[in-house]
Amino acid sequence: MEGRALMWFRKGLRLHDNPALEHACEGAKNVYAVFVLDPWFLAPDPCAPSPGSARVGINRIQFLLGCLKDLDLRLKSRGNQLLLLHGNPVEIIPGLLHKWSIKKLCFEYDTEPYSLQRDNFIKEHATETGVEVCSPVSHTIYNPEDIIAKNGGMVPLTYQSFCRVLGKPSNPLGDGPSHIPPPIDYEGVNVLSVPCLEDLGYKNLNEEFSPFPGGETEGLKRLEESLKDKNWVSEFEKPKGDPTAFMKPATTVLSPYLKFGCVSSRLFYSRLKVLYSQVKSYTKPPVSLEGQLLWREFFYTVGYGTPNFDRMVGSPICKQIPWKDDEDLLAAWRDGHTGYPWIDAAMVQLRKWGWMHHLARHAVACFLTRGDMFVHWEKGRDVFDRLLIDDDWSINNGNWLWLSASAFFAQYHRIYSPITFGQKYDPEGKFVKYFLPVLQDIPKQYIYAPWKAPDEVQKNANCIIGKDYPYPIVDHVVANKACRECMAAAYQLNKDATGKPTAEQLDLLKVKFGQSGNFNVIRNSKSSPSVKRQRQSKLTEYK
DNA sequence: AGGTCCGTTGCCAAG
DNA sequence: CCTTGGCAACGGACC
Repeated sequence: MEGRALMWFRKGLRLHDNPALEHACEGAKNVYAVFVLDPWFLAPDPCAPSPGSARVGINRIQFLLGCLKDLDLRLKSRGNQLLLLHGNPVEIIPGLLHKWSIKKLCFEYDTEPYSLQRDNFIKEHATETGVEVCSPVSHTIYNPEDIIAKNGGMVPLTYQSFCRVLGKPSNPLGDGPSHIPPPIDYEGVNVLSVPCLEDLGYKNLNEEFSPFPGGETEGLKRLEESLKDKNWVSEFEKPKGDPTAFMKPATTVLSPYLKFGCVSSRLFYSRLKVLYSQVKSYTKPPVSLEGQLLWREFFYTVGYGTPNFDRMVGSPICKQIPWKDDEDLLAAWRDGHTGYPWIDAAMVQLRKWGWMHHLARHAVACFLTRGDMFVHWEKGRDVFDRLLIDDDWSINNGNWLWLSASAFFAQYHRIYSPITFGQKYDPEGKFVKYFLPVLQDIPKQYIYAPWKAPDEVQKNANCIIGKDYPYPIVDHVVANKACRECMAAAYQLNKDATGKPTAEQLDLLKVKFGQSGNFNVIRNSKSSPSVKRQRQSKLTEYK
């Protein structure tokens, strides 16, 4: 019974550059490679606003299953296989340690609060029962704790101050162990093979699926393809990318592979450095591809070192702002029924593909929060958190804090136009028409503001605004002015207050701005009851 | 203290 | 097609 190791996979779904796996193989007679399918994440929720579980959309579940299938195949190529179990890891893992007489438990270190709590519990249990625990940092290039220590114990809150304290990056390991000794038996434990969506209880799936399949093999292929074009890599400047490019996205789309650890960020980083050394000139952080990887590190570091990072109340870095609590506005945004085609098309892409270009995320996040709707960033964060295949807790929260001008970024008067922003990249409206086929025959001069099309044009296009596609839910000019006034008042309150503004003070602002009616001009004047019903109907009906 | 510079990705009109 | 300047105007870093 000597020398049994349990390799617990969570993120880090790869064999290459996987220090936890290397440790598991060191001196082990048998390596049990385990992934726990947690119903808390994966159980179908028929009440959810789109297919998936309560917490995870169908695309990310599908992506995860792809990762697991590939991991299993790759483990098999090294003489092992992936063992799947259903349940809560906090209950499952300690049971396995006991039943399989495990001597060493290995898993990748995870900085997210939910994971830390879970892992600390399991770590304590393991140590108490004499199991050696090994959890190396390999999801990020740097260990957030080291960065904070190097910064004098303070969390760096600007990208530049963050970059100044960065030392040498850690180097990736190789392709992984060539042979991973398999278990002899499972001691009566019922281990499963990788399920499909139907096995998890998902039925009648007819929505479009993400074009990005999960897995280490796919991820490494994508990495190689991205690095092949040295000019493209060395000239990459994120803000110059085209958010409406969808047949061939303007970025690498390696984010979901980094999220699940199919591709090691350290491998990506070191490959980038090699490429940079082979070219005459190349772009630099923050806009370069290297810069994108460092943004990821930045948000992981701030997310790790900031209490209540994912909340407004109780966060030391988050501006206290009297966001509105309007479920109708939120639902219209979430379901792509705002009446602004650029916003709605991006939200449909999110729902159908689980992915949007970074700038499209900016546009819709700005629209929901400080730009037009003044809905709480935490609500938008939750929608992204559920639907994005690349959703990372730290990065998602960090970007919502940024876009809502709650932290990191304060120039709230810089607003993305829901009409002209998309138009400037895609004047023909190809992106909009692809994701909102109902607008297919609307002439391009009206495609970003179809309510302005004359009745005759709407009729010819078989798209009557208010019937086939909604009126804009807010008047951008009016709503945006109200948002900026409210932001100014809230900022003043945050500045004046010795600490944070009180809930009472924020409520006063809410009364002053929230009930003025400014947000609802068009909705109240032009929406007939039938339009309201139309909005509540399913997204797929807008075809 | 107070001024100035700058910050991954605003919009619009003018040239 | 591009760049440039006006617009309005926050706050951290640095002098």
